[in-house]
Amino acid sequence: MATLKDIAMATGLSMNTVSRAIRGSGYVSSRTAELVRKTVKELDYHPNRAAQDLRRRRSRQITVVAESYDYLHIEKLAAIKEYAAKCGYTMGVHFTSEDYPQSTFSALLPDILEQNPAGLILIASSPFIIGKARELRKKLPCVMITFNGVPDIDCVYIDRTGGVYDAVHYLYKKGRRRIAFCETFRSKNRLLGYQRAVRELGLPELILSGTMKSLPEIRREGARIAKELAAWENPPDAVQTSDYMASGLLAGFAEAGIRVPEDVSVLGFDDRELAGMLNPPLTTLAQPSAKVGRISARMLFERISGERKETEPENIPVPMRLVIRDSA
Amino acid sequence: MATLKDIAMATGLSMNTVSRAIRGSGYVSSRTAELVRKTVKELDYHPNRAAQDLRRRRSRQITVVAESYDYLHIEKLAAIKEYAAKCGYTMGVHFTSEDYPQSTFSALLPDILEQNPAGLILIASSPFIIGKARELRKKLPCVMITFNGVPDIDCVYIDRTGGVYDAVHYLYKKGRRRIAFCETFRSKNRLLGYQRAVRELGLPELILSGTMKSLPEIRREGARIAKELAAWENPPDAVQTSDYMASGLLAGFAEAGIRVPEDVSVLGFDDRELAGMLNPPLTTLAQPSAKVGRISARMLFERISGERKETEPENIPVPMRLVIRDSA
DNA sequence: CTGTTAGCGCCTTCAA
DNA sequence: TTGAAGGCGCTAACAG
Repeated sequence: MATLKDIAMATGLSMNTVSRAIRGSGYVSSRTAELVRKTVKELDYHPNRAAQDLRRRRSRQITVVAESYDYLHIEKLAAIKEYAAKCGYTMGVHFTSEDYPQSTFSALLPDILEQNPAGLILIASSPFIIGKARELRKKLPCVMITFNGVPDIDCVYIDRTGGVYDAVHYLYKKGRRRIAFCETFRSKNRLLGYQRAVRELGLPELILSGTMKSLPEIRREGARIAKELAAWENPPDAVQTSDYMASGLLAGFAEAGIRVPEDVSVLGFDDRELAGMLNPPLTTLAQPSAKVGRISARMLFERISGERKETEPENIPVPMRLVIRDSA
Repeated sequence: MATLKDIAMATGLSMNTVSRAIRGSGYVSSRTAELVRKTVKELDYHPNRAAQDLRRRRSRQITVVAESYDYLHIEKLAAIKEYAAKCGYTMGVHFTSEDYPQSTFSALLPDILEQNPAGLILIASSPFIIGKARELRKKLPCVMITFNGVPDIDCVYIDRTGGVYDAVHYLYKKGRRRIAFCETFRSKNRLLGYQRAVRELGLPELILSGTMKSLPEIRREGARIAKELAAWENPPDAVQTSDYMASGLLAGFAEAGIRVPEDVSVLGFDDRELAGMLNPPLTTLAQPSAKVGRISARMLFERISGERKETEPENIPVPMRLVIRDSA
């Protein structure tokens, strides 16, 4: 690989001048600049980042840690990476297991620190990782993407409560009066939104529960619940729940001969890939993944650039979007 | 951040001795080693990778470029990252657009080169990127994850042809004799497997086509095809196609009152998240994403370590796995 | 506008 | 088993 020195030799200039020319940091005659540009191309020169980072005493890489392998994370990653690239930074990625946050995250930590990244984005909600973030942010800029706001940490989170609140209102406007909520894994925030809405609207609170984690289990449970509902004397005319659970409900309702959305509306949560492919295509609350990624990156770079060096931690909720298809 | 020098000062040893102690590269008394270990902990020392890389003249980072934002890529990424970590390497990620491989990849290239990664894994099948890989591999170890083998490049690809060939045989064993194949976006390899199998088995060749790209379009087309099939005088008793298209078929068959799998089997391709959540849950050919990731990483590190420095490029097909659920 | 000097933090000689 | 010296490729500070 060609180095600055090679360019200097080839052009007869000093390394410093070449360096300035390449970085465009002023004080170079246009003739020199042109000469350097030409030689760089000829020798296929690329600056050595390790040397730059060593000298400048900061790395131009940010690190993202994603908890679990949730498919939706890839959209966040892509958005973060895009923002980082615009700022001249690269992105390193690490994965932790959702089931063992503590051990997997701890194992990663030395690696992350060695990289000496300019900043960290942590996609996680385990108390352990939040605790670690609290320590880490003293050493380097740190932003989290979480389930809820965390007062003393910069974080971005999806306004799940508000999303479900809005969804219930949507169902109400569509004439639904017996709106049920089916709990699933990690649905606490959503439940809050549901409860607030039905109380305000004076509707009955109908809560079903099913908090299993594996996909086949969720689907089976959903089908079971649907059939149970069908047997109620006064069944709900709408159900709000996760996309996964909704796929089970749809299957169960189909089997029980109950029509969706005519007899009962089903309104999902997440807008995973499957939502639009179910039968009928699912109306659902979409996670604004790309937006969350972009916002978290923006926050991080504000910290990195020192623009918001010593200000208080900020918590940014991102609203959800209702994607209307056929099920509600 | 503490540096080697700090540890040297604190212990009264020379930087060199400290360095050797930390790297465990022999020639240190156990007393010294212990002392260094203790001080490292006290000062929370972490080696500076930029300095190490600069000195050692190689980076310990590999770069992965993923074409498009296919959700299944995240499993490959995680597998690659895990393998890399085991080798003491970190992983950087870039994304290209499937629709504009040329411009997006070209834009990335300088960034990638500046990083001076130890190796490159390219998830892509566009001729442009394959061409670029051909040049790049002269400069640094380079492995591709592709749709087909490429003679002069190290690559790993999923044996789609063999997968579909096996699937047709599975359907045959289940007593199906009129097995249709529904073409979709990029299904050429699969078609080959289908044709080979039906010819060998002496079955009629029933090919339907639908090569749209957007999910809603695919689903609609699938539903349309299903209803069209229902009207055939002598309809197929099985269909092999992508998971996405299958979701449409399932919806269409349901509407037409045709039972799956009793009247017609549906056998998917990919085992995307949605497959198990459809109604009925889809029997499908699973992409061995994690395995593909692991194998590509292994190949890359064999090249990086020089273990297989000058040997011929290798092409590794990875077999698919039939996931049997309810639709076939 | 250009060149010289002095490191960034670490590792690889080589000598003790 | 330890230490001293030199330099990886680059850039900041300072002279010209």
